[in-house]
Amino acid sequence: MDTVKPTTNLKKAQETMEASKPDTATRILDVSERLFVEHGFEGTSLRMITQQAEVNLAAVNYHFGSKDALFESVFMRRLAPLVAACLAELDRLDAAEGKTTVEELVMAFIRPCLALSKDPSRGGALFVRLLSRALVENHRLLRETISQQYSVFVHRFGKAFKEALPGLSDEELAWRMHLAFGIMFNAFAGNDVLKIFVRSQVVTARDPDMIVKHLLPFVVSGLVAPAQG
Amino acid sequence: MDTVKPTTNLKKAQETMEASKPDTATRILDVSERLFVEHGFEGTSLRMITQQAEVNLAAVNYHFGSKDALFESVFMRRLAPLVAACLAELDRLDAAEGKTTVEELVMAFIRPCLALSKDPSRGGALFVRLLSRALVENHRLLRETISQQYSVFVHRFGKAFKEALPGLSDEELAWRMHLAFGIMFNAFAGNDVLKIFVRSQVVTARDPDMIVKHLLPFVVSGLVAPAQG
Amino acid sequence: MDTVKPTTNLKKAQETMEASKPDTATRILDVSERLFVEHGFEGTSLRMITQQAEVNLAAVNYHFGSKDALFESVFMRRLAPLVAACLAELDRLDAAEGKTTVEELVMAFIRPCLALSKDPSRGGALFVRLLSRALVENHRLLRETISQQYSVFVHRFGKAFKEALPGLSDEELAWRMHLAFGIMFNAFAGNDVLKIFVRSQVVTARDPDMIVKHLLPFVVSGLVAPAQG
Amino acid sequence: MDTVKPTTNLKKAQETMEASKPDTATRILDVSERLFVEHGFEGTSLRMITQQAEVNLAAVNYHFGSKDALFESVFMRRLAPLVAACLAELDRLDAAEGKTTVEELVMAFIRPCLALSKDPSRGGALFVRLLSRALVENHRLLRETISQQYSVFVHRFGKAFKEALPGLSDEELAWRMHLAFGIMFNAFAGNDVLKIFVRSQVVTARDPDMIVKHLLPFVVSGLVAPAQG
DNA sequence: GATGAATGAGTATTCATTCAT
DNA sequence: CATGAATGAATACTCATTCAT
Repeated sequence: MDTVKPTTNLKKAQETMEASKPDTATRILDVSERLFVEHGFEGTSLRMITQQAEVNLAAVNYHFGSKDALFESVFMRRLAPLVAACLAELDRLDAAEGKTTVEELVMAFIRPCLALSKDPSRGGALFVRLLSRALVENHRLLRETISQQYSVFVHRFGKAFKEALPGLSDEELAWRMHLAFGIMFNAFAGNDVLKIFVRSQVVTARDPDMIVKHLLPFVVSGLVAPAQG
Repeated sequence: MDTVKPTTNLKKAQETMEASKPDTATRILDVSERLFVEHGFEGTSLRMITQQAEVNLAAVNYHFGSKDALFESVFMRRLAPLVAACLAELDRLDAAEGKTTVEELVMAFIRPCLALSKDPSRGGALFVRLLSRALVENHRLLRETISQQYSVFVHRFGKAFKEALPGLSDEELAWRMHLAFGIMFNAFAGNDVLKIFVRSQVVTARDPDMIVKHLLPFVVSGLVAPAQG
Repeated sequence: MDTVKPTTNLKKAQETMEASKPDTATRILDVSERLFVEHGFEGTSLRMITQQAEVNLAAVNYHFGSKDALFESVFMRRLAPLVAACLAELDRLDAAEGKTTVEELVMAFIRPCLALSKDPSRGGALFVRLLSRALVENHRLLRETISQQYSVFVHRFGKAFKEALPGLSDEELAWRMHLAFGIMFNAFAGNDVLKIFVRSQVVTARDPDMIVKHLLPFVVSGLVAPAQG
Repeated sequence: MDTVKPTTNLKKAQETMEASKPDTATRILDVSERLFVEHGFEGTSLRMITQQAEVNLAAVNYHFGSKDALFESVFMRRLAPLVAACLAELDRLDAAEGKTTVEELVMAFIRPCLALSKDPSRGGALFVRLLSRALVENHRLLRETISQQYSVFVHRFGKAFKEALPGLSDEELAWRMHLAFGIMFNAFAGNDVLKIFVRSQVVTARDPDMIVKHLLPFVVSGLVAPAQG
């Protein structure tokens, strides 16, 4: 899909010149990503997508088969590289000598998220929000089709945290990971519960590095806290 | 409306006996609360609501005016008492002698959430999930109509945390609160990011007390952590 | 209905004092008259009526039985006096010595319309518009229930015009009356076809006397014109 | 769309043979025209239209976007040619030598209306009624979107009448046109006010030529009448 | 004498999807 | 490779009317 393929279509080539318009399928993915984040899966209609992507209404079904399949494509386009990047970080830590610290493990997840947030196309930053949306919406697609193949992600992090936090029981460890990953996703997604109560955003962080600065000590402290008697 | 009034209507009395069916508006609220949590606002149709509530389709519009207004009613029915309970906890802490600890402050929020979670009608437990959904869905109603009147909630907690954590800058404090409340809501809502990666639920906690047991040390540690240089 | 009746209802009496609010049925009639003119019969809902009249939604059905019956009441409240006034004018002309002129006959219709237009409650002016609306909308109620009892109106005018315009055949006379009454109703109703083509109103006549000034010579000339060979 | 295109689709060709069924959009327009006349805009539901046109309920929105837009299409389909025909008549009169008479001007409007009334599809005759309905209903669409571009219609007729009736003031002239066009539209639309009072139609004219025969002398006389002192 | 609650049928519109071309 | 046309089902919402109180 990303490979350069010679085009003989002059008209298309010209369009590419003029507006550097990506191809139909990519345009659909880009627009969908944004709209799914803004309005959710149910709240985004194919009409909205195709109008903004300036493609035919039938194009979505033509290229992706169904709205569900489109969602899956939107999702996997970002999820696969993210997971791969995290695993690469873990590999790197495994290869390094000495015991891996909790902070290093946390950064093994944060760093790829950070890269995503800084993605120049802005699509990456949206994806974290999409992920947290999909999570809360508890998508059938998440539970059934998508992922589940990424259990390796959880297992690898689980093993690494177990080694880094030897004092914790398995149950306690699972909870810590649950809380830690939850808080990290929330932070990057910019979900601010307190917005429910006050109009003004409590935290103002457009800068992803600021997120890390405040997030990191919180998460690490939470993870290493002594378990409650 | 709540006053006991003698009823001579046998049929109605029997219905009340059999199913102790609440009145129309309440039935709509109860069903809506559940469905909004399960399928989200957009994903829940008035048909679904009225069918399950066994009321006429037009009843929603009659009693609430619109789907939006219904959502607001569903929301405020729980939010108002929750906020009130939190503020009462803060009042209690203010009245007590001695400096309030971070843990006490955290519990000032957790305790009402816990009460909600243990609500025998199960509606309370749902509400926390609804709240986190509404947050992520970034409802226009949340941003505009609902709440905003509860800025007192944030201000009171802000002031209390500032006193309990004198070493933190205002900015740092705002972030800590953002993260702390986020994680607490997530925990009670049962949002588990890791479900994206593995089928099996990582943490199994139907028991609200278990949530607190694992949540409390994590949050407190995160809040009191030394700020990053 | 207009007679003073002793009221023992203190609350009602006070309301009457404060806002000189007419009774429920009259309020409904007044509001309906205006709304039927503005939005037509189909375009006016009982909700619109009852809200503006500040009465209960069920009040219309209670007082009038149905929307159809309400329309009939609105209509007849004005039509009966109008017809009566016209007939009185004709009686006066009959009683007077000398032959009745066409202009006198035209004025026998115009004068009551003028009185209606000058009605201080503004309801009268609306009624002419309502009449022309009902006409164009070709209401079932007009064709069936209402009027038809007013054939005397047409017969009396027909006889009078026949005497005043002895040169015309019966068929020609019927056409002249059709055209003359049509134009007069249109003029008082303020229906301006040319508004379809230009935004600015062609004729600006809020003053009913101006209508007569321009209408009268046109209608009389049309009526007395020699028939086409 | 109007170009002849060879069809190899047997089924479609047969349908065309059997019922000579026009295409979907045209069928909708034809049926709408009739129903809007019979029941008005508000009184005509999309269901009525689509059932009679034997098209899918969603077809109206697909082809026209909304009920409002459909009305506009129905309206403009006839209005544009009518205005064009009138202007052509005026052009012809301008080109002819000698002063244009009032009767010629009146006929410059009547003739296109007559042609419309004699339209074999009957749609034209309906349109005049639709126009008078829309006028009385005072459609938002008439005031805002539709026409307004046809001010040339009024200006051309206005200039021509001014020359043909040099004795009248501008104000008087505007009134005469208002009355004349009103009466002509009414006559062609068959709006008979007297039907309100008697069951039997006063004038019986299915034959458009009869309308002209009686209408013409009335209108011309009205227009050339001496202004009231 | 009047009303709050309720309802079944209706409204315009939008939905994701299909299919012939 | 792509699209205009079409569709059945669903959407939120409004309607006039009824009825127990």
